[in-house]
Amino acid sequence: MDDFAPVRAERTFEIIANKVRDQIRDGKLRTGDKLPPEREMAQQLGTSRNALREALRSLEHAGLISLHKGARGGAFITDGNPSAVAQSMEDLMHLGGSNLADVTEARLSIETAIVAIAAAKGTTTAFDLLDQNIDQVEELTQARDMDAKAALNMEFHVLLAEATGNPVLVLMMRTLMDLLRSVHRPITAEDTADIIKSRRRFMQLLRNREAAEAAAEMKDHLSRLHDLFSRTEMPDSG
Amino acid sequence: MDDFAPVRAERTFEIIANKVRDQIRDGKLRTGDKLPPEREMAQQLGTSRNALREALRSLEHAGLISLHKGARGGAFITDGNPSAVAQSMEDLMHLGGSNLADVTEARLSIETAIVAIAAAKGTTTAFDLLDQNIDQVEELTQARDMDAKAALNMEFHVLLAEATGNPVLVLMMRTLMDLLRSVHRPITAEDTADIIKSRRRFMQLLRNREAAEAAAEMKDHLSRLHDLFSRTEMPDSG
DNA sequence: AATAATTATTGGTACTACCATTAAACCATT
DNA sequence: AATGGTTTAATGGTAGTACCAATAATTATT
Repeated sequence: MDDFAPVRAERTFEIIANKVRDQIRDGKLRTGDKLPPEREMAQQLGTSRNALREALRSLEHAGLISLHKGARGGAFITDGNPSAVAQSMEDLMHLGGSNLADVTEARLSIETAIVAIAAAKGTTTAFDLLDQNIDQVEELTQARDMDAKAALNMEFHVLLAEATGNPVLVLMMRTLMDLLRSVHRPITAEDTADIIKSRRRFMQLLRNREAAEAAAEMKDHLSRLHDLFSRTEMPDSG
Repeated sequence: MDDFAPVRAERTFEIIANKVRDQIRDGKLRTGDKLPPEREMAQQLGTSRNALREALRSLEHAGLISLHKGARGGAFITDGNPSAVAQSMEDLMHLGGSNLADVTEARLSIETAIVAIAAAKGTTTAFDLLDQNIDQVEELTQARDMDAKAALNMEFHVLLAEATGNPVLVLMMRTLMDLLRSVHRPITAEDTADIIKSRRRFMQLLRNREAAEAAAEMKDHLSRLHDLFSRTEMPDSG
């Protein structure tokens, strides 16, 4: 018998934020949809613009909406930006005293798990996307555009996660990638040729569903990369 | 030559929130410390209380601070509440269309990785904590306090993650646990005796540093649990 | 037709006033 | 002295108004 529960423990902005969350879950609000202008929405809800803005702030931090100024601006439902999660994890890591080694270790173990699942459940389509990514990196071998290479390299790992067909794993990989990027500048392009060779071997094993061997290849690659990071901890990409 | 970068792309509340983040990173603000009252802090920063409050909202959502009303209230630096991360992940999962099976699959693979690392690097002290946890569960075997059992069960997995000595893995496990708890009510206590037996076997393997065998035992246990969840998807604990 | 100026829309910020809750201090009754 | 109620001060929560700043569509100008 626990009646007499606290009345109105929720703050106004929480109520508002949850309403929006619910509408997203129920499909009433979809990616790309725009919320009403702040003044209008506040009036509809019968709250102040302050409270509404705090709700928007919360939703923005959650990566659910993104805000744009000016005419035709407003609050738009996003496709789920994981950098918010990465930011939160980064914050907590600083509180908990994590370092780069911890991140790479976690990444290594999770990636190994992902490889196993991808080898078991990955579709040919997903594998093709991975191959395409390698091709793109190869085309850039001569180019000096480090950022593009780094982006492609990160995308490879995300694509690999997507090959598992598990959104949770995709999200975790995305988060770890964001985290790595925030902890240090991308290095990459040291020995792109070697990386490509390793990736080609890896893909062959993956297509053959040889999970253990593919995982070993990936682990080998990541370990080398980890060593590289350990040596050149400085935030420099050149 | 990219001078003339946009001036003040950052919004006021972002600047404020980052200042607090920096102070936390630099150790100038520690767990339990209290920020000044809103009015005072806003004045110190030369901003409006609105902007400050939006910054606080952001930090609160990130799990870095928690707010308390009334006299002796205020904004306190927390010890890093991971439920914020879990909330964000939950949001994104809804956008991405994840389901319980995805979560448990991710959890299973990550836990397997954790077991391997814990077997390699776990200290006797960490293992003792795990044994203590099992003892506590055993004492509660007869009791009907489901919540307590569920909490202990979850703590077991967090303790296991802590045995790796890697805060990132701890955070991920915590997040997944929070996520699981939010997705469905705890079941547990179906065959507590079996769980305890499995855990005892698991610990023996872990102490013997037999990573593969320990992982297999854990995987077995989680798979059974996963089946149980799949059958009883309903949010009910009795 | 191309370019520049204008205007309307909308998020961002500031200020003020007041409400609600909490904890401490104070007071009164037993 | 102990208990219980009352007041008070501190502090977050909400409301309302006014104005600034950026953006895109519109209009005017060349």
